Amino acid sequence: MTEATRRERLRAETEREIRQAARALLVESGRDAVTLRAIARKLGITAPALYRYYDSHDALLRQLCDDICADMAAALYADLAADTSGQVGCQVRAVCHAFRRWALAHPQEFALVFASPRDPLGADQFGSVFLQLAGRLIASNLVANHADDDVPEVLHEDLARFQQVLMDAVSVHGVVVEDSVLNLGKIYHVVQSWVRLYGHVALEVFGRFPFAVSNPEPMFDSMLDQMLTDIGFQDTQVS
Amino acid sequence: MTEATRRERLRAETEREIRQAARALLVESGRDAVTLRAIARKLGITAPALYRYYDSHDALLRQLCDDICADMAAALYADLAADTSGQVGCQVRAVCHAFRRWALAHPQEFALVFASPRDPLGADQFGSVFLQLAGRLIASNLVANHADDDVPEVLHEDLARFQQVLMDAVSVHGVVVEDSVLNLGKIYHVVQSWVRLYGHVALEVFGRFPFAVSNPEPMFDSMLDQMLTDIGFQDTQVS
DNA sequence: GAACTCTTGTAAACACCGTTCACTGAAACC
DNA sequence: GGTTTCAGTGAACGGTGTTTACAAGAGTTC
Repeated sequence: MTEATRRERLRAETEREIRQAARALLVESGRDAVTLRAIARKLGITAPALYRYYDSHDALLRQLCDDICADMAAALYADLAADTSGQVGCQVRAVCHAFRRWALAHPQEFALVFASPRDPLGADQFGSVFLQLAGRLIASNLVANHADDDVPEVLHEDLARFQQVLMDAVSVHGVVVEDSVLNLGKIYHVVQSWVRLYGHVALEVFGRFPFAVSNPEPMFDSMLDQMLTDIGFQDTQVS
Repeated sequence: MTEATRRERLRAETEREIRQAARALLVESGRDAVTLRAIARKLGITAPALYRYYDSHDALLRQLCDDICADMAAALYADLAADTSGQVGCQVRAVCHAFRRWALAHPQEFALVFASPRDPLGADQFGSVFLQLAGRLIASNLVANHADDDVPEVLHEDLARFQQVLMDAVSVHGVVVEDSVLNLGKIYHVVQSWVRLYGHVALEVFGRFPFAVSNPEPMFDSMLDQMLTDIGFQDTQVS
């Protein structure tokens, strides 16, 4: 079964521990606490040894970002799977709620991944959940048709590229969609929904609403309702 | 005129230089480059001397945040003043565009102020521009009436508090508004607009749109149009 | 003007950081 | 068994925030 040599197994194990330690430090004490020496201390080794696994502190942080994205995606998928209604509308709600819940539970991770002026992170990393679900939602044809005329011409090229990404994401799961179903108007509204979802969650995580919100959840629900209405979603049908 | 002693003047001057140096470092090389020793080096003094002005590195960063907020507010006001149309709709557009422009031109500052899991920053700091303009917009009665029934009951208390903040912000400038004009439905929509504005700008600054946007400005304009329409604003009249 | 205090700066030190380099010892390979 | 590969060490360099003791000038008081 295990074709890996003893050395390879040890190396993999150590690398796993490094990631785990880095993650724990981030969660416990914030980004600035993710230090090579602190990580090494947790493993009972010395800092230079980490250079056998990562080229630099920065590379390790990038790996950390990827791990976070993967974990978040897993969490979202789990919450999506927990929804047994079979209704796409409920699924969208479930994933949006899961995203908010994850962000509030992991503010440091959220800040690192979603609010750092860094290199654009691999699209397939964090986006896959949203992409797939957004694609599925659109393909379900439960969303009201939005004419392509509504979206400015300048955006057509970008949106068309995103359209391709969406279709690929959906087709990976065996669903084939036609261009006409996944038209630019719909895609534009998906992007607008992402703006609102991200905006609300980020404002909440960073406490940047213009006033103290004592009970943010109903506000989020209310925003979600409005968002789904605006996107033209009819949540009476079953996918 | 100057009641300050010579020593007080010198101290104020040094403090000004400290802030200026810190700001320059942030802009040039990011948050991590804002170092006590680097600041001191710029002033030609030693790092411990800075402790005569700030209790810690963290306190200095907080001061930096305040400075940034003040500068941003000034920039927004300037762009607001540059709009001579006299139409509230144009003013709102001008301020939103100014916010986006400022954020894109100052990504490091934006990240520090708007996307750090820190203490909630003084509301009067950054919000004043938006508050005042939002209040002015609402008070102008150009916004369609939104029934209070639309907003969930749980939010009423928070929104009522924000209502008071808004009315105070407006009344500072001599404008008196009645509760009925500034009803909760309208206020709720103002908050929703902030969610979208912030969401779009932050996503753009951090490059977190789900696809590469080659020309983001028309997308922003499009979002702004939709936002103003949703808020029920009629942009034909003059305030 | 002398004596005194208050303020602003320095230099040295401490513990921590990322990173490099020469080196060790054990595992893996032939 | 000899050789190579490689994870890990220890020392070092220059950087960081922060504390401490100390110097020197400005302002005040007698």
